Amino acid sequence: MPPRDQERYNVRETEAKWQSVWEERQSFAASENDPRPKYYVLEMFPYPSGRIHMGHVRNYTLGDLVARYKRARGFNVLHPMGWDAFGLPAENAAIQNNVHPSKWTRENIASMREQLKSMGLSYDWKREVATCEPEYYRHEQKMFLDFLANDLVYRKESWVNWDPVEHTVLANEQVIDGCGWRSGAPVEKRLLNQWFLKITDFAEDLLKGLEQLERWPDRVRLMQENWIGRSEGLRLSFTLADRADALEVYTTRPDTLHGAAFVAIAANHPLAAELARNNPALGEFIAECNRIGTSEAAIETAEKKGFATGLTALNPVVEGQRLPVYVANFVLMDYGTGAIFGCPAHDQRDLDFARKYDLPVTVVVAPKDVDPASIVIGTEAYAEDGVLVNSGDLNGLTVAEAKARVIDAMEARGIGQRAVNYRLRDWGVSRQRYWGCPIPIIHCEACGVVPVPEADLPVRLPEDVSFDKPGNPLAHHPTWKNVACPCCGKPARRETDTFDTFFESSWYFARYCSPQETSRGFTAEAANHWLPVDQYIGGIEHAVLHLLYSRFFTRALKHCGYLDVEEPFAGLLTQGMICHETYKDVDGKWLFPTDVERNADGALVEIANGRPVTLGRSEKMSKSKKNVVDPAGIIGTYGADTARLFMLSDSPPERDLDWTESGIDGAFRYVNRLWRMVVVPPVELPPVGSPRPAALADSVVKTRRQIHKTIAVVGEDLERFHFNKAVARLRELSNTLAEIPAAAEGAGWVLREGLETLVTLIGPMLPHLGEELWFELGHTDLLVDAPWPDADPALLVEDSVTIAVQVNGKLRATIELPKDIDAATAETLALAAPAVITALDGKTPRKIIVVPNRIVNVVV
RNA sequence: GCCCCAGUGGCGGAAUGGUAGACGCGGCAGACUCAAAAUCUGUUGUCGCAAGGCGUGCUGGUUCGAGUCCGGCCUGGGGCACCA
Repeated sequence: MPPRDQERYNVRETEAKWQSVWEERQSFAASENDPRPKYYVLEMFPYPSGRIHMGHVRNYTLGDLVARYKRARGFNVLHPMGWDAFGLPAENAAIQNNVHPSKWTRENIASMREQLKSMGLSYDWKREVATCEPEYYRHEQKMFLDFLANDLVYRKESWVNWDPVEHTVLANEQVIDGCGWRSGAPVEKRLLNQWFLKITDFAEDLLKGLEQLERWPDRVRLMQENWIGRSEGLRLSFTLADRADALEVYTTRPDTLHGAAFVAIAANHPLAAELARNNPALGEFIAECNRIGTSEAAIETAEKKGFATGLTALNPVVEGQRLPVYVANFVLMDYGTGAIFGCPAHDQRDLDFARKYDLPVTVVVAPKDVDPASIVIGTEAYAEDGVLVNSGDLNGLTVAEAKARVIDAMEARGIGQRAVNYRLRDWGVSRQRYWGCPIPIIHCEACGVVPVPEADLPVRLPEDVSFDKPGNPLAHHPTWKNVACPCCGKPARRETDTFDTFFESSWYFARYCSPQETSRGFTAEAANHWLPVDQYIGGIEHAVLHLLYSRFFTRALKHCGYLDVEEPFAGLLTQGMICHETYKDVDGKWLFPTDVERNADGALVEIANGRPVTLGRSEKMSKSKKNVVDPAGIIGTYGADTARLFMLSDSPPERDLDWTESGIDGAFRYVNRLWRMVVVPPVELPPVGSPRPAALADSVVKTRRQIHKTIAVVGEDLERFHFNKAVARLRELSNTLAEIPAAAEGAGWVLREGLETLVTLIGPMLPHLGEELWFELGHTDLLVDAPWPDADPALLVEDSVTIAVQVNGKLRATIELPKDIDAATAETLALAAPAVITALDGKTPRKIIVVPNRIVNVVV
């Protein structure tokens, strides 16, 4: 055996050793029957793509730090992990590599589980779930049937977003810039029969709930608020000339009714369809409107177009005024009533339309104290606030007053009513895919839509499917889809669509609460005990999608009696992305970081052939740009603790993090430095639990102050997720401990106190090293079971302070004074400082500001 | 177009309106070594030999004092977008 000071920290052995100790002792198993206060920490569960990436490492490092810290602080912590296992990549693998999605997924889960275990994360693995298992998805089939029974689900034929690459429907939330969120292909419109969840029933509640989510980032709350898109206005019936029926429009600007120039309806409006029956030209126009895609480019270039129906509507506030009724391509059927009135002077779209069709432009709102006659509308509408003009008895009112007046008047006349509208649409959950949860419905010629009886759940996915045809293998399956109707027994067919995979992730946090098999996926007692999740951690990309669906789903479950919680996540931390420099070869092709090196001249070249490499800016790690670093390699070389330290130390968690070679080297150096400091301490340590020596030198008392201050400050930093600052404080403490004056009285005892503190505080960040050093320090229990240290309040109080002395706001000197010295003395001593005398240059101070224990500012 | 966020050394980043740049990375110099790696010591915003001056995107203001607060602008990032 080499002497200790020549040994090196054996990362691999040490990390594996403590991982198996924790597992043997079931250190992280959680139980509801525990008197300590509960704390539920959750990281967004991964899609089992096959290997973990750096984003996972960051996410789970953050979660593990919080979980271990709260555990040390005396909480009963629930910290589970599982797999968001349904999804398209499994089907793509099936098509490309002829491997069954279930096999592919389960193998990926197995290898990713091993990778996660190598990180030493404090999960209660007994609660692990995989959403592709019937034991999981059977419960959401039941939930769906309960939603159906509770009127939270409906089926309708509707225009949907169709992804031509993935051959499936996308929810509105999954369409980004008119393209599929995964495939990137321009989305087409198709008319399909789809299942919808009534998320809009909860629009107001979901909006109100945001106010209570104080531990969510404002940014995310704002994004959800915008997505829900509440507006207040008026639903108003226009009488149609020469017809018995009326046309209902929605407006947020009832104040501008006197300036109305036209009425327009959507191409898919029932009235348009009716008129088109006798008007082929209108039919052609409607078809043209439906052809236009929803992509950003299509919308931007699309001109405002209308088709005059020949009908006219009567303006309810202007006697005898008839407004032409158009079918217009910019009116949306699924917002408001699918019909509008246009006031060109005060709405840009209406103005564009009016100019094109030569309709009158009447100003009815003018800036205060401006002569309305002087306002000329050119190509820009006046959408600002102001007072009403040219509007009869509304003249002189503010916009807000006029809105209220018109709404009241229309309500009194019985032709309108105050109305709230939301941009939010119902959640279409049908997907034409195989690898998802089957929708438990049977279609019968005679009985119609029949729910699968509960006794027949789960509806299992058939294993024998083929992927040789495009589209949904379930729809091509010869036998699975054919069943007897549960009502009449006649031949019927199964629903072959599966749920959107966001269905699974909308309730998994509740499933973790009851690992044992239950009839409903979890018991109300367990869910009510653990939920809401106290701290949820994941990527900002789910700000709307997953986080909004889960909030809705939890409310829907509550409505159906599953639990008593409304908000699933009380605290949310959205982590930033991991970025890396990008490299291109001479042909402009992307290169992996592992293919690039610096040559002797410091120039970037390809390792294989020495050709020059172009350095691009640092961007989010992505396979397409090849700027990825495999965590497995990093953990294998440096160990999990080093990877974790790097994730925590350089940037605040919500900000993007630049992965650098030197950063990981720096973390590795610190891990080894800590190890050496404990194994070969600069001063000999007394045994564990030695009493404090009667006398301590002043120099080490100062060290003790820093030790206890570090306890206090690191605790605060961790509570606020200022992890990078916590790391900095710990490094400062290790710097001080490394320089402890060896000869000082009590140095050994204070060094032990310092090292034990350091190891305890760093344990949640570097759990393996922490455990190893705890053992090296002579402890026989485990660090994971050690409590968080308490700072001695007496040592937090400084007896002297450094005071900055300014002359006219500029720093001239610092003086060391006893704490809480009186202002007059501080002033006198400040004025006596040589640098202050020089700066004053004989002038008499006009004013002296003394901020106790901080600053003296002399003004001349 | 609308809404939101952010601009601090060579770099990541610190700073309840009170000493700008903690901590780390990188750089430079040195020790140890035949040499290198590792490790350790010193140094490192900028101009200046120094005293000292200048410095938190730009610009104006509030204040004894502004990176921090207020107004206007510039740049970058994000969200929403024919939503009546």
